[in-house]
Amino acid sequence: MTRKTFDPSGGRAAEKLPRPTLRTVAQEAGFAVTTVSRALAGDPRIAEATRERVSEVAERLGYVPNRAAQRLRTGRTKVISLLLNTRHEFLSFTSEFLGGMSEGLAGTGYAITITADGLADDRLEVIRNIRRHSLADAIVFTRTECFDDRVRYLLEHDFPFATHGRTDFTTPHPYVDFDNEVFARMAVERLVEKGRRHICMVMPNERYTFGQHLRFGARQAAMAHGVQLTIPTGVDLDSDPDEIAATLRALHAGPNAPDGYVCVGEVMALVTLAYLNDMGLTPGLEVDVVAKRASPISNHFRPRIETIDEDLRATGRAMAKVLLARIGGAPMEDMQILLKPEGAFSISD
Amino acid sequence: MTRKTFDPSGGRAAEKLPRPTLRTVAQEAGFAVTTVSRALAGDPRIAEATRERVSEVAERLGYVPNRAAQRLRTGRTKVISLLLNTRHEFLSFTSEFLGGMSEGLAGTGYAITITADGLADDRLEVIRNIRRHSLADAIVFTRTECFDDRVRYLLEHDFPFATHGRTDFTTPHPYVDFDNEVFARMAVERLVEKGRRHICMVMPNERYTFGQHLRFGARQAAMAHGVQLTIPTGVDLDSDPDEIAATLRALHAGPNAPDGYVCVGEVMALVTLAYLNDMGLTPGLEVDVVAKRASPISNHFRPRIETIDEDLRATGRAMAKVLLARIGGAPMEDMQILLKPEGAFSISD
DNA sequence: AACGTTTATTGTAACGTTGCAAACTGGCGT
DNA sequence: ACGCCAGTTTGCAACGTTACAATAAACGTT
Repeated sequence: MTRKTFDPSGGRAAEKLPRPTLRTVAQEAGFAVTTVSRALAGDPRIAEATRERVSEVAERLGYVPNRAAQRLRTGRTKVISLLLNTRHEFLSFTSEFLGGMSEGLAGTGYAITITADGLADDRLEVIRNIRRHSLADAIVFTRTECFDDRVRYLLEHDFPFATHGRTDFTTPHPYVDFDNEVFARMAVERLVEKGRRHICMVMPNERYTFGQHLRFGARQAAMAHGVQLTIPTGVDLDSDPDEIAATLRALHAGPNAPDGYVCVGEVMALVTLAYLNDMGLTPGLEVDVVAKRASPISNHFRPRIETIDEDLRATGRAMAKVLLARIGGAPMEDMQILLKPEGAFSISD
Repeated sequence: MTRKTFDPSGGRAAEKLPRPTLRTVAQEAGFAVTTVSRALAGDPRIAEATRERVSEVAERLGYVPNRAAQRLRTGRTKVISLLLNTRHEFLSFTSEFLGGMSEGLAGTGYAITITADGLADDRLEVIRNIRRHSLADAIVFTRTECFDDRVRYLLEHDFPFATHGRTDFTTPHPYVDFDNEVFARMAVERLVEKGRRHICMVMPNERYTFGQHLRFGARQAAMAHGVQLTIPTGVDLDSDPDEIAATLRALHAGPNAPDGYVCVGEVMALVTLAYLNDMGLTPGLEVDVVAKRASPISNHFRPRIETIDEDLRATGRAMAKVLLARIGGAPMEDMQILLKPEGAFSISD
C-alpha cells in the first residue's frame, strides 16, 4: 500500500485534500485501474463481487470521475447546446422551453449550454464554432425554416441535432414541433362559430416553416367556412409592435374591417388587446380574439380571450428525449415528434 | 520531417481528416510543441518572429485548441453556471438576463450553462454538484436571501460566484443588484403625487434581500408623506395569482380600500390589472398603478400604467463583467454593482 | 495430461495540453 | 580563452480517463 501521504500544504491539509482518482480507488480496493473504470461503468466483463467491492470503495472515498479526462479520452462532452435568439424568444418561451429541457435531461449528466444566436450575420458561424471546438454533443435550435441552411449543414456533417419546428427537406431529421396547422384551423373555426366573418392574423415571416403551416391551416379553415382571411403584409410576428398596431389600425379604417383576430403567441395577444383597447373595440362585443397560450399568464389578460394551449414545457422534455435518442444513434425516423394543441377552446379563466 | 501519412480510412480520407493538434503545428512549423503552445498563448519568452511564424502555420492548418485537454491540464472549464429556477424566473426575466450575459461574455470563450434550480429540496446540492464535478469556473444565481446558505457555502470554499441581489453578510461578495429601495420609494412617491393615500404592494417573500429593500423603501416613503401602506400578508410575489387576486379583493371589501398599487414585475402588473378590471376599477380614475418594467412588453398593458425601468440586459452584462473579474482574481470590493432605476416616471409608451 | 474455451483481470498506450527544469544560443565583460 | 547571463527553445512528465491487446485463472473436453 503505497499512498502518497506527504502534504505540502501543512496545516491547511483538511481543506485542500486532493480529489480521489481512479488510481486512488484502484489502490484502495486492490484492483487495477482499468478494472475499476469498468466496474464503475457497469461493464459486464467484471464480476459482480468485484463491482460491489469497487463501488463501495469509490463511495467511501467520495470518488467523482473527472469530466475533462473523460471528455478528452472519449470525445464526448455531455453537453447540449441550445441556440437562443434572445431578441425573438422572449416572454414565456425561453423559461418554459428551457425548464422542460432541464427536466428531460435531469439525471442524465447532460448539461445545457446557451449560445447566443442571431447576433452575427452568418447564422452558421455559431454552429461551426461549436463543431470546431467540440463544445457539445448535440445542438438544438428554434425557428426552423423551410430550407434551413443550419439543418443542411448539420446533416451534411452528421452532427447530432434536433430542431424546434420542421423543414421541407426530404431527408428526415429529428425535430419536435407543435401542430400549427391544426392550431390555425381550430382558431379560425372557433371565431367562425362565434359568428365572425373576417379574420385577421399576423403571421410569422414566411420563411419559417411554422409560418407556412399556420397559413395553410388558416386558409383551409377560412375557405371551408366561406369567411374572409386577411394576413397583413409588411409586418410579421417579429415586427415592432407599434408598426403592427399601425397596420391593424389601417386595416380597420378600410372598407371592411376584420371582426376576428388570431394571435400566435402571448406578445401578439397583448399587442392586439392593446390595439383593440386603443380603438375602443371590445373582444366579445364587436370583435373576438383567439390566442395561443404558452403559459398561465395568458389567463390574466383582460379582456378575457379564448386560448389554445401549446405546452412548451412538454416540448422541451420531448426535445431532451429526442436528443438523447439521436446521440445514442437511433434512426432519425423515430425522432419526429408532433405535439397537438391542448386545452382547445378553453376559455381562459 | 516525419509526418504520419498513412491513412487507414482509405478513400474517405477527405471527409475524415484528423484535427490538427499542437504536435501537427509544431512539426509543420519546425518548433517544439511547448514553443507552439507558448507562442499561441502570447508568452513573452517567445521571440516575435517565432510567434508570427507559428500563428501563421496554425492559421493555415486551421488549428483549434482542444478544450478538453486544456481543461484537464489547467483545471479551468471556461464555463459559467447559471442557476435558474424556471418556476420563478418567468416572463422577460430569463431571456433578458440571459441575453445580457451572453453579450457580456461574447468573445471571451466562456459559455453559459443552465442548471435547473429549485427542484431538489436541498438548494446546496446543485452547487455542490458543480463543485464536485468541476462543471464551471464560476456560478451565478438569483433571488439572493439575507442570510443565504449558498453564499456562505461558496465563500467558505472560495469558489468564484456572483449573485443577483445581495446578502446581509459582513463579508463582501460579488453581486449585481437593482436598487429596489429607490424603486419602491419612487413608486410610492409617484402614487402620492397623483393624490393616492393608501398604497398596496404585494411583496416578495421577506427572506429575499430585495424584499427587505422594497419594504424599507416603501415604508420610508409612505411615512415621509403620511400615507398608508398595506403589504398583504399570506401571499407574496410567488403565490398563485388567483390567491393574490382573492387577497386583493378581500382588502378592497374592507373598511378603507387601497387606491394605489405598486407592482414588482410584469406578472404582478398583469395580475393586478386583471384584478382591477374584474372589480370594475379603472387605473387613472379610482386607482393608480405603478409597475416595474423589465421589457418593452409592459408598454402594451392596458389600461396604460406608469412604469419604472429595471434594465435586465444591463444587469446580465454587468454580471458577466463581475464574474470575469472574480475569476481573474480581482478584489471582491470592486465587484459590487448597484444599478439605479431608469426611465423613472415614464408613462409607458 | 494436454488442450481449447470461457471468464476475469491486468498493463500499456494513448487523448492534447501545459508546467517545469534543463539546455542551447549568442554576446559581452574579464 | 573563459565564464556568465539573458533571451529562447526544448524534452519530459504529468493531468485522469478509456481502448486495446495480453495475460492469468478456472473449467470442462478429449
